[in-house]
Amino acid sequence: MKRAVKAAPRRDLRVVRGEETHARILRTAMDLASTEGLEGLTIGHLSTSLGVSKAGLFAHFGSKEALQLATVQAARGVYFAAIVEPALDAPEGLPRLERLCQAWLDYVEQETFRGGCFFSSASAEFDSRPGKVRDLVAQTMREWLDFLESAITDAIRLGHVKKSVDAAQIAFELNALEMGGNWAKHLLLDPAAIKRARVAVMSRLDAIRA
Amino acid sequence: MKRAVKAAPRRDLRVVRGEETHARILRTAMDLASTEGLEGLTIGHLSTSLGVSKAGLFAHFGSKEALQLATVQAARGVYFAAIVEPALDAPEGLPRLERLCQAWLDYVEQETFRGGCFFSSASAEFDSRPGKVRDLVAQTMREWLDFLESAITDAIRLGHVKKSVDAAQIAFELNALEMGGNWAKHLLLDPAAIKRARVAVMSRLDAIRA
DNA sequence: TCGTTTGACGAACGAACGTTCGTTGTTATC
DNA sequence: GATAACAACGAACGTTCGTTCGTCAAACGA
Repeated sequence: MKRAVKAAPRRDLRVVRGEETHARILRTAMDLASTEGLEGLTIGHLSTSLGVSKAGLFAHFGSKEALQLATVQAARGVYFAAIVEPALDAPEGLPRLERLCQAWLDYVEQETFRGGCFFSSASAEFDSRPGKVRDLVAQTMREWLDFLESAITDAIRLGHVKKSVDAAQIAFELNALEMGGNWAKHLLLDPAAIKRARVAVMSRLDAIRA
Repeated sequence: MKRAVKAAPRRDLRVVRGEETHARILRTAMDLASTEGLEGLTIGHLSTSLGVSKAGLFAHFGSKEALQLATVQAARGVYFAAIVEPALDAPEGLPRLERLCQAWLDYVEQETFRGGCFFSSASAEFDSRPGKVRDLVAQTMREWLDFLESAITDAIRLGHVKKSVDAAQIAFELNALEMGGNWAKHLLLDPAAIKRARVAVMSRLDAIRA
């Protein structure tokens, strides 16, 4: 894995082919991990599923842990693109907060990941397993909760939401209700799961409205 | 594994020694599965952790799937004993419903399982993995939700809770908030997680009080 | 006491795991 | 056109997985 010391080849064009495969691998890896889990995401399974050799795939990452980390990073990108970005279109305050919650439930309803919310699965799988993967998953969820909380704080500041509410508490509750919807949809196969979560979220938002 | 056809040996005393080991295995299996997952619950790992031979342990169940099923069954017993049974002491209606919710959060706070709520983990691990294990986990959670819902229905019937509330909806919400507490405690290591869940649950119960 | 049943064992199986190695075309630069 | 870098490969490594088999001592029923 030693890089060239002299010559310093131009990377801009050179590496395109490799990075295409890299991205293709991660796209499949995310779907596989969302159904089989990040540990069940096997290099052999993933490589045959992509029609490439085990060794060829392995060389892209260097270790299983690195593959898992890259997969979580990729999922993190998808997650924020699907949820946070569309909410930024809505006006600040309560409208954006509502949009954020709806976008989360859309993200599950549209099966952005085949096995449901990637981070709900990854959270449960790694919460008792110290290491870099756990840290990255936890950090991502921490960021998500912080963003949700800041949206609530904004809504308070703008007078859309009662000044008396505890933003962190509401962020916790909204997130819990959303994840509960994902849980009921995928474990119980309840067709009303997401609708139930929407009702719960909207009624909670209603209750804190100024 | 063929049983005697004739003679029919008395089981009451005979089997005691075997069943003791059986129970000891399951007690360790539940803790291991709650941290490593039901798939990470390895026969080799479990046997060395118990100080017995792999083959000897294996003979108790006959297959890995049977071991997983027995472990889920055992966890199911612990779950209902920790949550449902204590709630039956409380008077029917809202008091019992409150007790049920508090007992769930006690069950997580007291670390009944080392890795947090056994069924939260198992749900996420198996929700996309068809088979008997998935079915048993889902059935157990279905029963739990049904019990919660019936406690709400009782509270409505007794006039403790508004007649207008949708019992299934409230059961969904209470369960989601509780599991959210487990999630925040174990993934984010938030020391306030369970307290937050208690606040959320109690305020939800307050909101539906007649 | 003898014979059977039972719980637990060590050894071994094939398959799959993550990983390493040396090699082969392809591609970009000189 | 030579050269070096790179993406991808097949084959093999040692380990662990779930599982099978034959054995053996202890416990039991006769």
